[in-house]
Amino acid sequence: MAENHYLISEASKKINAEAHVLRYWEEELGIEVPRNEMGHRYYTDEHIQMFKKIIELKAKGYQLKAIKDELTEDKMEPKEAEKTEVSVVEKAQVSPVVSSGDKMEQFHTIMTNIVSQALAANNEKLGHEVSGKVSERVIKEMNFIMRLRDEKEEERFKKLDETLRSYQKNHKARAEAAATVTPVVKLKKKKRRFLSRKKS
DNA sequence: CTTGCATAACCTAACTTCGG
DNA sequence: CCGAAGTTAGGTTATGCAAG
Repeated sequence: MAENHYLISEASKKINAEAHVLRYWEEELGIEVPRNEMGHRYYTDEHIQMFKKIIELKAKGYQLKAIKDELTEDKMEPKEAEKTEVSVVEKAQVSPVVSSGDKMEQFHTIMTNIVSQALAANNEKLGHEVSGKVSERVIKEMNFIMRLRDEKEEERFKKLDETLRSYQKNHKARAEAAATVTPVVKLKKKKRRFLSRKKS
């Protein structure tokens, strides 16, 4: 199965969000988006999944900062997910509204403790939920494996790019004997834009 | 084959809106 | 008033197509 690469327009359609929003999230959430030779962003299926998660969290009322924290934790080693159930629950308690402030942090800690105790007391009741968490972990493991595969894939693309570029260089050498043409073309383009702006 | 033109898609940076 | 979350503006680049 070949890894899919999506341009920003395709990705935005896939997740039903505007392209500028994706760029905004990229900037705000510190998402690393690789670029192609043209400098255009390209997204993988992993990015799509991440964006879907972001949308989901936003729908729950999370602020971008909280979402960022959540994503950062997800990026940790998969083994990290093998902590106790309580820690998994704690993860889910990232405040949807508040992202800073000592008092709120204290409140958050207290609330986390209360919830943890309640969970311990009602462990049996939560059996089905726990299984949900487990499957969540499986997904995280899958994501990690996918990411490793992506990286390999990306490396392959880079090598391919290099090969293409050196090939093009060799062939351009000749073509660029007449290369003085290129700046001329650019000047012509500029002139065209100038004229079209003048018209409007 | 080359040129000219229109259009689509992309980019960054500045700006606006809105809730607390 | 301020920060978060978007939106808009202005410019560049790629691509497709018709005409010379």
